[in-house]
Amino acid sequence: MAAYPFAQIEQKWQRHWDEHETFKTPDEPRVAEDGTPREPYYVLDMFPYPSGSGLHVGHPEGYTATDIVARYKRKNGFEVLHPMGWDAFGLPAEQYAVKTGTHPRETTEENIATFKKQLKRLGFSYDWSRQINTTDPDYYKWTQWIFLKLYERGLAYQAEVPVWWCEELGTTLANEEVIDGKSEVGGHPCERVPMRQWMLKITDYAERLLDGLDDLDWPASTIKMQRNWIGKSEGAEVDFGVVGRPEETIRVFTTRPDTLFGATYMVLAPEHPLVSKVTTEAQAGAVEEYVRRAQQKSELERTELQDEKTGVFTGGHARNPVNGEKIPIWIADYVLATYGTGAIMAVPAHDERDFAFAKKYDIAIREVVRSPGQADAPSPEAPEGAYVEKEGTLVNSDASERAIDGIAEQGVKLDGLGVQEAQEKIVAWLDDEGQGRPATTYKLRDWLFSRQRFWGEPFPILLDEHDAPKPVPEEDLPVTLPDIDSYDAIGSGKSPLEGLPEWVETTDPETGAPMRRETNTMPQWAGSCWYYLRFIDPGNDELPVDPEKEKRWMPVNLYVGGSEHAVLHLLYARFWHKVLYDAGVVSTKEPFQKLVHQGLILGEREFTRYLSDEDEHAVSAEHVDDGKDQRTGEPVRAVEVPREEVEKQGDHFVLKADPDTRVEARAHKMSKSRGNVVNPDDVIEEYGADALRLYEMFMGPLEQVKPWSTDDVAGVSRFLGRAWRLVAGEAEDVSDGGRSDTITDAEPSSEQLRVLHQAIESVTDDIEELRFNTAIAALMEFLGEARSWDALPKAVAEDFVLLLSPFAPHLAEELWERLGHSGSLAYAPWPELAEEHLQEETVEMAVQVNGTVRGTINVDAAAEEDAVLEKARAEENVRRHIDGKTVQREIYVPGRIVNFVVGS
RNA sequence: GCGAAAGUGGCGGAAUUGGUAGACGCGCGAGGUUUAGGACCUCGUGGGGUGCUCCCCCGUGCGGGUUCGAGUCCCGCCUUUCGCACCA
Repeated sequence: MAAYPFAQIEQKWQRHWDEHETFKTPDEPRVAEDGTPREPYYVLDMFPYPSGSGLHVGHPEGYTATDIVARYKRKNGFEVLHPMGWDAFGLPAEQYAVKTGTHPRETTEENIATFKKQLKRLGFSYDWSRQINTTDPDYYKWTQWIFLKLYERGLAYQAEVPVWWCEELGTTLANEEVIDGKSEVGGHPCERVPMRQWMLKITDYAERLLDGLDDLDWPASTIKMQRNWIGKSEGAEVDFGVVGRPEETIRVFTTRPDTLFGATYMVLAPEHPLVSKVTTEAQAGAVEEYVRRAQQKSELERTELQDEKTGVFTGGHARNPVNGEKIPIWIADYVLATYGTGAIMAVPAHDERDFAFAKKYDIAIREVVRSPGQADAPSPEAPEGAYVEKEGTLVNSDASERAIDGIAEQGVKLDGLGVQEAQEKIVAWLDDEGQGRPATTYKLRDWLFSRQRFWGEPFPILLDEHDAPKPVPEEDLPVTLPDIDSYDAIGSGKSPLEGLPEWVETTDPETGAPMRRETNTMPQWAGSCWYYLRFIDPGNDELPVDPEKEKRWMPVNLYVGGSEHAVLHLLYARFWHKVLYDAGVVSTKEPFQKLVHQGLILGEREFTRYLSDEDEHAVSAEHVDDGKDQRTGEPVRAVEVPREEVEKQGDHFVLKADPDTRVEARAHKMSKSRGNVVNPDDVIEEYGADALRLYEMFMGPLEQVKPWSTDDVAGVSRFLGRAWRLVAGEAEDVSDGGRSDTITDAEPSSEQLRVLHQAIESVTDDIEELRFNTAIAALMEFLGEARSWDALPKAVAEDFVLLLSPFAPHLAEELWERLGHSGSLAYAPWPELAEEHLQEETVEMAVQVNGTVRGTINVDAAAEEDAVLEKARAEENVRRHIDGKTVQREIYVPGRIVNFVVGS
């Protein structure tokens, strides 16, 4: 028999909520019980991609957290907006289409139906009338509209960009979707080929995206990751002339302009446009070969060769603007074409990479910064390494004596200056001479915003025969995807849409001239960049969102989602939001005020022993790394061991049968291949949705990575069963409406009030801080006490049910009804804490002697210090420890502790 | 390599500003109840001690330090997890 009739209860109340539209959020806030309008509170989950495999237990973690907050806020008089939708464009549906011929729309609809059914079983208080779907033309009409805004503002442009092309997927991929030269999805090999692409100028917003981070209530680590991603770096640009080619200039970016005198060579990225111009005939062969090989390497392969820097001399030379020195120009792939200017001045004495390179190719190393305190030492003949600290004194940096031929009228001297002063002086000098200027660069690059896919938003763009773009007029939106039945076009190296001439070929609505539709589509990020706005006003066919409503609800008060979106989604959405702000569409500069990442839920803990592949001999776990015995390099095989066969020995687990063999004990990420995936449907079947919700919150802190344990679900299930019996008594069926006969109309005792109000205090504080695990512990403690009472005053039971309701809403509704209420408790006010009930008449205090607890005493809460100390001294065990010794000091912390410090 | 977070019983985890370490739950043990139970109820449960209504010692990754008192603060290590990867 189940602990309580959860299946009936959950079904009953889910139906009730649906029928009564309990969680439908009106556009105008309602008036609270006290007559004031409810204050808006917007609590949002990152909406899911409805994958074919359905919900996994990770989804309800964040969703339960937001649901608790939503339900709690409603009870506290807020008008809560708590919506859900589908981020439904995406590669898997398209790949499935290629394989089976099923239209992605069909797959997507089915998956959404599954997801929705699964989510509804969990009893989340979403306003389903606001459900949105990014693949719905009524939705993506506005995604296209926003793209037009970007285009109008000059933030969308076309470029020939070398992009990752994946033959297997028949599509291009963004840098971040390619790992190790292979696609993130599926692990197919990829290569870089140039293609016409749409780019968004997110770099124009770099500074504002950086500034905006200051006022957000976000995890520090996420803010830091965004800062690093934007990667602001301040320094200077310096122009170097090319010897023998007065018309050319090589511009470099450096954060260390003070070391300009130490530049003994230059390096261009292999892709740099000047490479061919500076290369001499003698070096042409070697240079071409190097460039060719660099192109084949992925960025990761380049970075893998960390300590083996390679390069080739071009034969050309540049002229250092500060002293006219002729320095060789090399190319090397450790210089990235995409960062700074794609060229560097190499200062081997003060940069580790340049140092390693100079050593390898025997290029001069000139020290120009001396570490503090070493100012007078001679320059070492053969320095050991680069001195990279940004403090010290400049040396060997004097060109004041001469005007530099064709470059400068007046030389400059940095000797004797500190790094900071030297930087200021040299930049000012370069600026005066027209040879350089202060500059700031960002790591952030423009956003590659087009994909060669079918299943994405079409661009509202027409192209003439020269590929010159013309926006589709606003009134003609949406540009819908064509109905197709063949995917043969995929894999041809073009977008699938390319193969549909009846869709592609169109005319200019103004002039009637023949035009082609843009056949690229938008990336999956597009729809998720603004969905939080659409929830506010999902049916609006005039605008993406009504300005009045937007003002009422924005910004999102609480946004919960995985930390895997710490950079990309959250940065892209912030970027669009700022553009929409500039366009007057939204009133806030930032979309998400408070952000929380839920931690990953791992599979059950597993014990693994290792056997040698060769002869099956046991290999102790500490020797195994990377699937090999690290002592011999022999491959090993992992074998799962049942819990009963292992025991703990010191810090690690060993086989009971062979205590010398250590066993690996850890939880792994849930994955199909590992077979450790827990399906929420199964858990609901066995324990109910309330138990699943409660367990996911009870596992530990929301933000933390936690291993799943099905045994532990039984614990929270028992708790719910006890709560059921406390109020419903021995009722076994939902239809009997029974109530425990221990519930009375009596006035609560002061003890009962104290226990209740302790729970009110803890649960309230903990929900406010999103500490749901300890909130549940407090509810359990209350229940433990309440069950020992002979009679339970109805008023106390009611407050307990209200406290329980955000966590286990179905059970709480049922108990609420049995306590004599009709209708939902969703808007019943949250129990109010009355401090006076918390006061205890006596308090227990620990008494220490020299910091070690020797006894406890019960004293009157209002007792004076003297009385407490006297009682403490009188405590038998304490007296034993202080007798015959001098008490040197008495520490008294009211209500907490007494400590006697005695001599020996 | 760089950066961030975290190391507490057999396990998940508690512990406001430094103030009785191990709340709450799982597991385990004992007992009760029941035709039976993977149900329910009660009690116990960090380790050790010739101690078992008492008391003592040890104990929050390791080594130091500050303090009457440290899981908590400081210094130095170790380990794990998660990010980032030649950013000039």
